[in-house]
Amino acid sequence: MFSEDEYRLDFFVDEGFQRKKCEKCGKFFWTRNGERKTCGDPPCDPYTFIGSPIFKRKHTIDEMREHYLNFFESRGHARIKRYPVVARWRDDIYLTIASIADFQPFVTSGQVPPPANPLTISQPCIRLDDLDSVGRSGRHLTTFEMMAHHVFNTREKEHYWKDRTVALCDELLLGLGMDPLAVTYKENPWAGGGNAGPSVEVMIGGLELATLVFMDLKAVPNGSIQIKGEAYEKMNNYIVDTGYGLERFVWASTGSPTIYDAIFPDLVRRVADLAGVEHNLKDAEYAEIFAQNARLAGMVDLDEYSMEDLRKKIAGNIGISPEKLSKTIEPMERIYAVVDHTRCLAYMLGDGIIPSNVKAGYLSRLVIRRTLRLMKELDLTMPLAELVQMQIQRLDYPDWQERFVTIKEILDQEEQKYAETLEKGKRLVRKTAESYLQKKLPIPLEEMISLYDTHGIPPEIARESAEELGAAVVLPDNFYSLVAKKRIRAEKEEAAAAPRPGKTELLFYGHPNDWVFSAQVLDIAEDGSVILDRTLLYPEGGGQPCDHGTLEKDGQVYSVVDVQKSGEVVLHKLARAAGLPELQKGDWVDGKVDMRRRMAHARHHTATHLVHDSAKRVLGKHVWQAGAQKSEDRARLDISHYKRITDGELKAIELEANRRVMEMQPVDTQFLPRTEAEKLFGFELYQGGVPPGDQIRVVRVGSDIEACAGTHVTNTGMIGAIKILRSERIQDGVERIEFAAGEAAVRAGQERDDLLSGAADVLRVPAEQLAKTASRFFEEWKGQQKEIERLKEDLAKARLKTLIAEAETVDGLRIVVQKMGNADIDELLKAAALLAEQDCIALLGSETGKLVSAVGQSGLAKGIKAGSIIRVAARALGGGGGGRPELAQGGGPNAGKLDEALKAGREAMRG
RNA sequence: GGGCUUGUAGAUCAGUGGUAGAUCGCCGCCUUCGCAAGGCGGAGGCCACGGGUUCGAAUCCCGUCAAGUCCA
Repeated sequence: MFSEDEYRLDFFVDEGFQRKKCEKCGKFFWTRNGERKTCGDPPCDPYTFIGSPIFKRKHTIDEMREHYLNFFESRGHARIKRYPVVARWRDDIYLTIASIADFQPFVTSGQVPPPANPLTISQPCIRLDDLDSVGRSGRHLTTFEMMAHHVFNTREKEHYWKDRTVALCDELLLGLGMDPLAVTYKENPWAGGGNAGPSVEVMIGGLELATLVFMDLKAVPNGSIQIKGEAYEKMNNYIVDTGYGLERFVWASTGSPTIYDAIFPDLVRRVADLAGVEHNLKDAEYAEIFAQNARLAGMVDLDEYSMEDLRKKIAGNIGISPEKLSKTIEPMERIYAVVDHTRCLAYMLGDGIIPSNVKAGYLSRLVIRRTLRLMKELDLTMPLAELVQMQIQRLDYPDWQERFVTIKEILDQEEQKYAETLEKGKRLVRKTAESYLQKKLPIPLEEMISLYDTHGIPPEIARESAEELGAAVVLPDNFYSLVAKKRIRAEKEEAAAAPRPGKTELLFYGHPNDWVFSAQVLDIAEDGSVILDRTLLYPEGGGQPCDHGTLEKDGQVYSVVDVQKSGEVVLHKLARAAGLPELQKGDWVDGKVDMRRRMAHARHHTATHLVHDSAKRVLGKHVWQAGAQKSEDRARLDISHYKRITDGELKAIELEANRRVMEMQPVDTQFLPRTEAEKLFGFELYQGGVPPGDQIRVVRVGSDIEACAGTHVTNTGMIGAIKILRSERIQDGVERIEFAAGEAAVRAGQERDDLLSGAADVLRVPAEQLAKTASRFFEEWKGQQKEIERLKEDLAKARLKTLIAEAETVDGLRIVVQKMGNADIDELLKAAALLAEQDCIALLGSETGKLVSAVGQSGLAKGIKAGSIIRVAARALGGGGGGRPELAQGGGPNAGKLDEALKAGREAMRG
């Protein structure tokens, strides 16, 4: 916990604030109102702003955002453009969940200077944690804008800290017309993402409008300060991290019953009209139901409180029946949720998320399917894309409107896919239901979990279909947590090696075509790897394998087999060579790079940029790199794309990429300060992940501009040729393109020629006719298979007469035991089956070591089993066999002992 | 990144070591003035692909490819 000193600000003292302890929750808070006894946070205080706005004038979202940014801009803050809602620069989160997330981890850690300081921003954020409460609580949203002013202070330079932060907040609120006595600043220690610090929550009328965090601690083992069970210590940099809820400000300015009616009243109305739901907030009684609902929902956590109890309580308060309350409120809850979810989808798809079964794409699919379910419940029959379009038209992002064609295609496809999944699901449920109905049992929980977990059928839908058929289901309230429990959490242990101190000068950037250098040994690592003061050898990184080469000292040659980066030093791993003296610290060495390998990597690397650029041209702007790997003879590039790449598209990409090669464009590389690079080129720079550090290397190949630390050729012409080999769908929404560049491309082409000519030679046709001939052969083969089948049938029938003639009668049963030359198992089977039809007991064998036995009616009646006969007979051949009583087969490797086998089988017929 | 599931006739699926099946659809015949329905007959399967185990694999094991789904 933080001491009072952390919060006793001059601002509070000068403004006449008092520090009080909430008589309900015991937390400390600051207020101008000497009478106040509670902290202002629900449930200690209820909502009071509904019906009586906190601010003097209604604001729309756009007005409020502009007011806020303008306020801070005119007080020394630089206005920053929003970041995407998909956090491509982070590997720990998929979605941007707070404005500070824009600056983690490199700005907050101090490694990279902020884009401006102090700054102000309104950052759209998406949080799906409270998905269930959206629409119901009156205040939850999946998407919201977090307005913020941030300050990044260091020990050397402090811009401002707690006093001015709170003073600015207070000034902003007073400027909007807040009652000075109404606000409370509640003390609340904050911790998250490895940082912590004191914070104050800004409460008015029961609504938390903002949180002001003073982040000055970082988590360290054995740190001296304890917060929420973790140990922390002071950081050298300390950060003002504020978060003002734009939508809540708007809500506070209107005092409407729900936040949804405040922020998108037009869309709520349109969707209500489309769904045929009357929504008239001017009707006092109707509005009061929603107001009461919101007030009470504001007091409780929906996770802990059952919806039913809440309804009862509210109904009691208003004086109507719970049934009437539900009937009034439930359709609107769905409408609110639909409007919220479609705005979320507009942001997700607008910022380039492709729905998928993994990662951020999965989150978007989750929202899509949830929205489709809600729409179905509301009988909204229009395509989802139409609702999302309404949202996009409302938002001020012109490029989204351009991209709408793609967005619509994605949504339509998702809608269709979900319909198919549900259709399949219904059939599966029917089958399951029928089988349990027969057993007169309800469908057990286990089956319900499997239907959901494995086949994606929500239990509510499964229950509906099952009950239509009259089958009961076991479906407890905590279904989803039971599903979750089924899983075992596999925590990944990541032993991040501490970076080595020191620095190796990287020569390969400045001298991409040099291959000899001399350097001094700075140190030898524990595993014997050599650290040099400078090197031309590229260490593995960015999907590019390391260079190979040699180090030479006094005529002794050491070959370098691996090169790795650690911190700012490069480790050269040498091959073990007997008899060579070990290199020592301080030695001078001459280094050489294996340029054949290096150039192959460089060609593939530059080619990767070209293929990526071409894919964007051919497939569209939604294409982002999702990963890449190069080697000497192959490279692969993973890109986001919402359907399979067709052969035609793949060829078009290949042609485009080769055109860039033929254009002989120079490859331009330069180091730029990160902030400047981002300003110039945007986030499209970060295709291959976000590099750390203040300076980033920007590689420009034609129209493709990326942050990239790899080695490249200096002109696209040096690639020679690019040959795309195949594409593969590695996940839903992610396509992998494999290709070869340079010599490897030529070799890949030759390998394919070999394949083709090899196959053509077998069929003795020119390669051009291969397909035609192969298909003719295949058709003929199928025809012949059938012909053979027919002939075997005929053969068996033809043999029947002779076989029956040879039958002997034992104990009133006709027995046929015969050798059938080298007939195969099918012929034996068919003949034996025919004999059984004529009421014989048959045992037929072939010289290839196969046996078949069949037993007719009379034999079966006497309990004679073909399986038993076969087992005995086959044992003699050193094998085994089995089958049904009327027909069995078997065999063994010792075909020479066929006579013995038949004899043994005949014995066994006696039963 | 992890878990689970599925690839069998044009479609939907059954078959879980022993001669590949059902229903719908398709074709032909019967019935009818004609159509639908009905009756009889028929065509249509490298059981996704490649290995392995076995006397024998759609079935068991391994790999590849394709697809579905839940989670982080």
